[in-house]
Amino acid sequence: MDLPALDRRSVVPLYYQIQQHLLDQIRAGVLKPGELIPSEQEISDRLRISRMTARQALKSLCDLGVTYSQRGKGTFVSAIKLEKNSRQVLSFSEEMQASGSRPRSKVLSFEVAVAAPDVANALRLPPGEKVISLRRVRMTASSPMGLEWSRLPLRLCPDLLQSFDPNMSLYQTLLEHYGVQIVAADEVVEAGLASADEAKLLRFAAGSPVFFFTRTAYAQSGQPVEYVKSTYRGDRFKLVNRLTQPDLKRQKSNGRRN
Amino acid sequence: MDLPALDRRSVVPLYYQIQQHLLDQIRAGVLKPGELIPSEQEISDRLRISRMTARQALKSLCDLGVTYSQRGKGTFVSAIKLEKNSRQVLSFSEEMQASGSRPRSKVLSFEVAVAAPDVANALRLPPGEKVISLRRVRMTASSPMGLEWSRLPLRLCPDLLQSFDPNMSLYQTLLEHYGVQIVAADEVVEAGLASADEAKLLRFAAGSPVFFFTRTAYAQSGQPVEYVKSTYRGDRFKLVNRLTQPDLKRQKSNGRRN
DNA sequence: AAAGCCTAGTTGTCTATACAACTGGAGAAC
DNA sequence: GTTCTCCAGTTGTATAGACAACTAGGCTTT
Repeated sequence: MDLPALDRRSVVPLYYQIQQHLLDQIRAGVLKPGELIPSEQEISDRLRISRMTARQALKSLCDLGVTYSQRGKGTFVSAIKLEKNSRQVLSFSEEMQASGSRPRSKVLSFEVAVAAPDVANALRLPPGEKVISLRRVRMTASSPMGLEWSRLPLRLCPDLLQSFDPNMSLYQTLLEHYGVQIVAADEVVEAGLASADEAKLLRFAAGSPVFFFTRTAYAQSGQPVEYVKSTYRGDRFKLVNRLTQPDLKRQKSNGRRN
Repeated sequence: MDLPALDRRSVVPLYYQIQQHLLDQIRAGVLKPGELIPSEQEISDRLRISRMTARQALKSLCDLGVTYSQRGKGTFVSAIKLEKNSRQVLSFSEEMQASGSRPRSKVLSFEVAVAAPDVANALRLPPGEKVISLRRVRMTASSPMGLEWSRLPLRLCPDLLQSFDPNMSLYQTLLEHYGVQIVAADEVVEAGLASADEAKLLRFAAGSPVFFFTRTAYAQSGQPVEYVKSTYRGDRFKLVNRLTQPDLKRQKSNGRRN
């Protein structure tokens, strides 16, 4: 195993340089699943850094899920593939760019409206508060994938009607214009059948299987930023989830049955 | 804000005692969303521990997602509710116990079989390898919810046919008898319509909306342990996901735009 | 009044060290 | 041969201190 040449004058933290290097080695297959990673002591000795810094690098790899540590034994590469399309909070544009297709969407309406009760509740707004309402058809390669109806608090982004270009990423716009960064979302997924209206807009048969999504997106502070109801074609869309067990990890790091 | 009385002789780490105490305060509403948590320095001073230990406690809270830190400002309680039914790797029994209903399942078949190609591929077994095959109807309150067809490598749990009580949790049995702990799973979710066979077993109308799940569960080492294909009634089941953005968190901790 | 400077408080990174807890193997004792 | 003990190696926890980077507010200067 080789270790990186550290740039001590860089603004990039040392532990992060090490983490990235090891991550590259794992991705490149130099370090294979099940294999032992250099120990904290070895990294510390060879790179002339303190053990705590080496430890921080390995810890961050474990947090990412690409390795796991066993007390008394060492740190090993996990065979679970990291790169799989585990869904995260990606706005549609980013999702599509990530998977290669070109993102498109047709705007059905984009206006200021009064929040319906369910919307006000989800966005924690007083009744009658105004929201920005954005209805879009999501397309790939000019074929419709799904319908999305977003609502955002008007007070959060008062001039969004002007500043937002529907071809851009909504989340990108929120970050750049208002400094609002989406970091989490709660989502409810249901399976259902397309109504006549939905089927028409999606250009497929009514009664076909669809996904219904109800999503609330939050900024770091926990403030709800976006409430979305969507309908996606069941024949064009599937969810890929990576499920993990943070609770068990917590028990583990508590010392038992390591 | 009060801080816990630390038990220095306990086997429970100090940072964990602090983390639990703060977590309790947050859950109890003593610390409200948006509020400032005691700083690393303050915890360190008042509890007579080193700042790094206090820091580790706060860091672990951030990892759980209940707080967030801003350089130069402090650590704040996030308004995002933790307790929501964000799905994790829970076997069906645990899921039902967690939500209050009594878990039941009717075993359709439980036997040793040769792995089909898709199964062998998912479990990373050579073709023709034997697996344990378990087909069940999942019920709540005696009404069918879904069908599950699990396959597990026979070599991993050779006497599972004897040791497993179908009323128990499969994951619990794997942990206790074989020391195998499921820590992650990849899952593909599709929306579809119930076939005639499925509808009959689920006792509802053919052509009704259903979820199709294809799930591969992994042990810590990354070894695939279980491959499950399931069909769940769309009218009885919905998914609740908590989506997060670990990648952005990584960038954040890299120092920019904190 | 506005701009700039300074400072106290906070988190982020890093060092150096110590001991505890656990693993696995080598070697001793039986 | 089997069991036991011991030891080197590893991760987990904790300490004490240092400097950097950033925030927010007060203060000075202009």
